[in-house]
Amino acid sequence: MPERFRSYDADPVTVARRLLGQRLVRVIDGRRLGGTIVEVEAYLGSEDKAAHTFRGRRTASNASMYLQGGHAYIYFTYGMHHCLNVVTGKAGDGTAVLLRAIEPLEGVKWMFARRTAATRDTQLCSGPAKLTQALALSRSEDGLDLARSPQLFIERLRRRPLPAKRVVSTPRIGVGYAGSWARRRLRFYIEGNPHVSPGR
DNA sequence: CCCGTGATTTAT
DNA sequence: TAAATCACGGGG
Repeated sequence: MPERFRSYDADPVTVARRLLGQRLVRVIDGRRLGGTIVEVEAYLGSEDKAAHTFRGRRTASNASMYLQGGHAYIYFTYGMHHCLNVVTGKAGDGTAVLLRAIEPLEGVKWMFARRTAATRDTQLCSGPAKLTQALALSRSEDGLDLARSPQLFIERLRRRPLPAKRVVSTPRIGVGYAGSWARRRLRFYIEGNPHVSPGR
């Protein structure tokens, strides 16, 4: 049985790279759903124009992004979508890693049941809101502690980050409004993995 | 290409 | 009070 991943107390780029290749697990209705994290984005806090915590902004919606590293920050957007972030660093930092895609491995059949639009496994979790739909994550799970929660956690499958050669970095998706921050290469994915999001 | 859908922010 | 915005997904 793998140990839990616990290395959240670092800057979001470091944690983003560490998370690739680890396993996200969601337990619901007594079943395990999950898979390997294959695509992530780092959000750098108050200086990062694309971050929900830009200029120290604090609202009821983004409160959990200021929790200690290892908590879940789940936000609601576009009137219908949820996205899952893993908070990084220390309480108050406001930094996080957006989980954009996983390669589904456990409970695939139950993911298809929730992802009615998906016809192939590559459509199941290949985008941040697809992933939350497949895993039944919403604002109800916002703020969960991934180090302790029985419902949501990350298992450590590798002790070392993936070699940089196997990781592609690009600008983040959908943040064109963020000026120079839009051009920074803060998105990371496993090269050649078919479960990475198509992007925009 | 366009649209849904709604919380939140920004403009008037 | 109104309009625009938004870390998206699905359909044409």
